[in-house]
Amino acid sequence: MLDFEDGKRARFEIVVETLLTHCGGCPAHLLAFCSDAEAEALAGLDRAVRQVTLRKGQVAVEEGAPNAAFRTVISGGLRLYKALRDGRRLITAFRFPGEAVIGGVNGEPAPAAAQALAPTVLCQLDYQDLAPLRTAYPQLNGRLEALATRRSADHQAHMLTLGRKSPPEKLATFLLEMERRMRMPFHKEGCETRACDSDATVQLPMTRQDIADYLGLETETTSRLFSRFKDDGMIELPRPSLVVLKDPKALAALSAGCAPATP
Amino acid sequence: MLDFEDGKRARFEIVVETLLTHCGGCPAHLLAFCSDAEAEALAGLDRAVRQVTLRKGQVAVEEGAPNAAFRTVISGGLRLYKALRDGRRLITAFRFPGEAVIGGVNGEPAPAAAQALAPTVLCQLDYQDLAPLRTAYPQLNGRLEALATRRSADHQAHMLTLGRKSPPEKLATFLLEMERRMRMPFHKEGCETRACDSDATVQLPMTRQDIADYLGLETETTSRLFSRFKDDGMIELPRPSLVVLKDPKALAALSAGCAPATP
DNA sequence: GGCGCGTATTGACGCCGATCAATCCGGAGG
DNA sequence: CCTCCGGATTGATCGGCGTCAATACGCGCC
Repeated sequence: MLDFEDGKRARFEIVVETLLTHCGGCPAHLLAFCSDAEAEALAGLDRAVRQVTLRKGQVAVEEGAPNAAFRTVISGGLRLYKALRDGRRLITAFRFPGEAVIGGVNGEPAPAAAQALAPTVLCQLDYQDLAPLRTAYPQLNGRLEALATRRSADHQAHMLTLGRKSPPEKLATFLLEMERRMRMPFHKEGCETRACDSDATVQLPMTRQDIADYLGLETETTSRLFSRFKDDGMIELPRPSLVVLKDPKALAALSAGCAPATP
Repeated sequence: MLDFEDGKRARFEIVVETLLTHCGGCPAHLLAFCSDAEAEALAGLDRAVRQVTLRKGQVAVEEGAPNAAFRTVISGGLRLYKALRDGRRLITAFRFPGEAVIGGVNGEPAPAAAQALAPTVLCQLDYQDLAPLRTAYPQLNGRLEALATRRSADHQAHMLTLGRKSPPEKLATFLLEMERRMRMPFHKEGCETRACDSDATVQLPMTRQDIADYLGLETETTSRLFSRFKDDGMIELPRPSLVVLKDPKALAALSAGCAPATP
């Protein structure tokens, strides 16, 4: 089995997920870190996997559709969302390069739609094609189970945010989450802003509307919160899509729910 | 593999989960539905599994604790919850007989605490003891992955409720969810109220505070909504813990977000 | 039967975020 | 350079839910 010296979960997750996206020419390949036996299994994956290119706004998976494929983001990004009859939308998660989109095993309907935030490339592998590899390389099973279990844990964390955090706490949680995820290896490339890392700089590839739909807020509220955080000196906003975290401590305190939410 | 004629997800879920709780004398055994090979695997489980009895309010798993066991509710019920530093609580899910509590594979911390709603019996199986069975009976892997994936889907559905539904819509969603789950085979026993099933009757084994913490509301709001639903003729409340769904259609319309929320 | 405690319900009030509406900004295209 | 347009920001207003408070209920226990 693989052995990771540090317990860093983010690192672990991306390694696990990219192991499943090993296909020639994919940037994901760069991070592949596997034993010989795993390399064999992955060679098998190579033959079944196919790349899909999406335009900005294009929907790769529709909510409720029979979704037989395991997908991994190679470049770009996805919003996963569910909608109500009247159009209200909740983004259940964002997916960035190296992260996988699961759901729809055993022919079940996709729990959420997947739409490209920007021009995006996916690696796509039908569960059907994955089945023989499972028996040949049983390690895959554990990986997939661990991935699904981690998703479940992540969703529970976000449920806490949605159900019990105040709007400022929600935004603080979101910013810290984005900072953590954007520190991933994949996102370094082409992101020149992270050179001198005294302050954490986060590039947001989604709109205010997306952030609002992710946090259970309205666009205006989200925008006002950005402004308030800026006035309070917790962040800087060179551009709407570029956030500099000036006071991560304060954000963390807010996120954890132990600050009185400075009015 | 197993073959289910109807696509009914609830039925499928309970079969999958109870397959993993097959231990002599468990009510779960009644539903066990397995091939010979699976029976063998389950015989292996019998030797590793142990029963745990919880008093009302007792905590079986603490949030963030290293959680090495796979657990299934035999009788009673659980609330799974996460808390903020200042005591705010969100119940991420309830678990009733036949349902499994996952999380904490690979020694990861438990994503949520698990507490008994009432006197409860669990079947508990260390992931460590499960590992050899995985290799011996690879079908287990698929089951566990499907279970985790289903959890992820359920959580996403609840995220939509938490983030984008109005309080009345939340309660309607909750009542329908409980009605659906309480129709499960396990819950029939000892539930005499379901005899003449013209109206769906739901026994709620949790407090108003629990329901509020599940839906991201306050106790008072929840109570007021019960009263309003009663006044509107959508439900009857013989006792606070007993709900008769008089107008499931209206509740379903509310839940789906296509009703103007009768004021 | 009556007491006591935990839970549920109902009432009154104020605040904060949703809503409606009006700019503002920046990049693309002519 | 100007226009155009989608996204972002800011402002004004309103109503629903959170909050505090009081009361009712129901069950166990004595």
